[in-house]
Amino acid sequence: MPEDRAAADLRQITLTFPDGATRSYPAGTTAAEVARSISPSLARAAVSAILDGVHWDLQWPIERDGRIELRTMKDPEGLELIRHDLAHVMAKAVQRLWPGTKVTIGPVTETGWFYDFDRAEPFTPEDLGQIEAEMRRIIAAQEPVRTEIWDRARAIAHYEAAGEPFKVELIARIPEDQPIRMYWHGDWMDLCRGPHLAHTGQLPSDAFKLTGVSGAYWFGDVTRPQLQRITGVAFRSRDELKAHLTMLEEAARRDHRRLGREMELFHLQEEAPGMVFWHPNGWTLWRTLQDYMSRRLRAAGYREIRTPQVVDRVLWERSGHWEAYRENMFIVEVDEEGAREKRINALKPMNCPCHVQVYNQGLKSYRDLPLRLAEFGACHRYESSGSMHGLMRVRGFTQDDAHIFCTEDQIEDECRSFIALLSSVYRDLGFERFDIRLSTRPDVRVGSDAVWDKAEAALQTAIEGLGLPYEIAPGDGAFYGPKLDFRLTDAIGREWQCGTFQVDFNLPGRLGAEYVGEDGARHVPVMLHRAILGSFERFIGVLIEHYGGRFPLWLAPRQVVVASIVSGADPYVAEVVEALTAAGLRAEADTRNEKINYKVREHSLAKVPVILALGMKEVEGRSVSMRRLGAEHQQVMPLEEAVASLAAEARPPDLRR
RNA sequence: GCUGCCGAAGCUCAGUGGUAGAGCACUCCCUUGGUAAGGGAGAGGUCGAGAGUUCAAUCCUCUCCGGCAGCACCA
Repeated sequence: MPEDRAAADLRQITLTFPDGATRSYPAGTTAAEVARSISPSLARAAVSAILDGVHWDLQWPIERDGRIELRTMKDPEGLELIRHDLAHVMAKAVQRLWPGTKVTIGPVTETGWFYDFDRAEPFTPEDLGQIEAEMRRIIAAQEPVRTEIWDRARAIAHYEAAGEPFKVELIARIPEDQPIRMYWHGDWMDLCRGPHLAHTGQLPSDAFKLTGVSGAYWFGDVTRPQLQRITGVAFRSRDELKAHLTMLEEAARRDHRRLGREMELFHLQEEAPGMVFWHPNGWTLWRTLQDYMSRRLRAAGYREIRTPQVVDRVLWERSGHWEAYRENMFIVEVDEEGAREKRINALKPMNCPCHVQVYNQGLKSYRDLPLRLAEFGACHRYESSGSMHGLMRVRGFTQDDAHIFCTEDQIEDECRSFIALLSSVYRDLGFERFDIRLSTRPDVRVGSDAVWDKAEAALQTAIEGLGLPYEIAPGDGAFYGPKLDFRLTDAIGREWQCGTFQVDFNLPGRLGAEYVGEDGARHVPVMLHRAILGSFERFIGVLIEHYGGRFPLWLAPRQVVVASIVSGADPYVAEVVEALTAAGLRAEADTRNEKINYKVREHSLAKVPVILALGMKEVEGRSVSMRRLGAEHQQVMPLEEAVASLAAEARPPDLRR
């Protein structure tokens, strides 16, 4: 500020540039002035700076020596500024259109921004167009952006007078050593840590779009009244915005709920919310996946079991679920003959307690460990209505669950072989990339620190031994033990948490699991909860979206359609279908009274991987004309060759090795 | 669970205070056609459920159920 500037000018500071060069400036020089001192073009292009790692507004004074890098619109920071300024511009537009609307916070998101408002009247989707228009007016006006640091008391007084209680609360949340910074966009002021652009004319008025209105809690707190969130997406250019919208359309095209219907895989209906009705095609996919998993588990030393769906509350009381998880359980009351009271059962929400019951039958020796019990266990959880989503979040689901009973010393080995199995399974299913997260001890936990040390180290050593990168989530572990989560990345870059590996020091003891050790004494085993797919429902949902319904041959529910071109070829069609079926392929005949164009179109839309079209030429040559899904041309080959090559391709990957 | 929106033929949707329409799919007929829609005819709906307002409700109001988006939740 001018009055300080005179004194500050006496001092010089040294700024270091990315190329190692240094320059001297009077203390209090702004980043904009630094840019101007280098070149007029940089002065024009610069939008912000990074000063000692801090994103720095061009108009903030620099008081100390430091490393400085200037940023332009081309840098990621430029895009961040666009989005952040748009948040402010939108808030200004909203307050202009609906005076009295209270403002809260408006952060930048991965693709844009949102701003939460408090207003009695709900915003409607129609309001969005009006807000966008107002935002464009503000941008066209090229309103200058200006900032000041305010005294805390003054800021609070201002917002109290302005009737903005959320801002008052926000100021109280700012740590005492942090400045209270205000930003003006033209005549509109908002509390903001910055930085921002120099004026609203720098914003691209054709590269943003308001995408929706929804409810959101103030700082995620359910006990507080809900605010209205308006979200937007923004990019540097109109083309980038278009590309983003196209990507959303692509995601919509892959939506498993839509493909599930179109490909006749499954359906949901209101009499059984969150429970899936699997159709023949979907169930074929399921069984293909389950059979594959079953073989992989057996090869990895697991034994498959099957445990009850409905279990008396007594067991859930012992396991601790009745106390901790009852809200999410489906309770079943049964009138038993002669009984005074109704017997209370619950549908199992997890398989672990039942697996311990299997373990507990017969005295176990240390020689029996590690004991790996696997179950494609059907579980039910009462998920809240708002959280359900197609197959991705359901109330009835089947896990590829297994529990490994072992000693503490065996954790590392088990972890290592589990990860090897998991990565091989993911690769087979078409996922090249996954990330690992290690969640360590939370504040509230069971088990001694020594045991936690050992378990965390075992997990860590196992991952590192395999040379895999991972991140640590400190304190995110379950109360009963540390865990690894595995997130895979799908074809359009989205991440899905599927696999998990959890160490449990708690449940075996609670449920009385033990083994006789080498020393002849009884010990409590450690239990490892683990899943690779997570739930079949969800994983199949992920598979559908990953492949966009275009499954590799071995997974495709309908593998080959054999279509006649003229009815004279119908008998040959039947013969070809029989040959394919005998070779283990899922083949169907299409001898309907339709033209081949029609049949090809229909089966292509249904995403059948292979269409064999047969006319009189093929009949005479005992050949087939093969058309692969998505291919422009077809290939004519002898029947035997087609059957052999398709059969080889349709073999599950584990049987190909 | 919360906020907002939605619920009409199997699907995608137009529509109205006087009990409803299109395209695709379906059925039948004609057509035997060589790689993404051949032609014609027909059938098909308690307008999510319940209550209210009204002479009259698919339409307006309320409650419930389900779905969608986001938030919260995901031991």
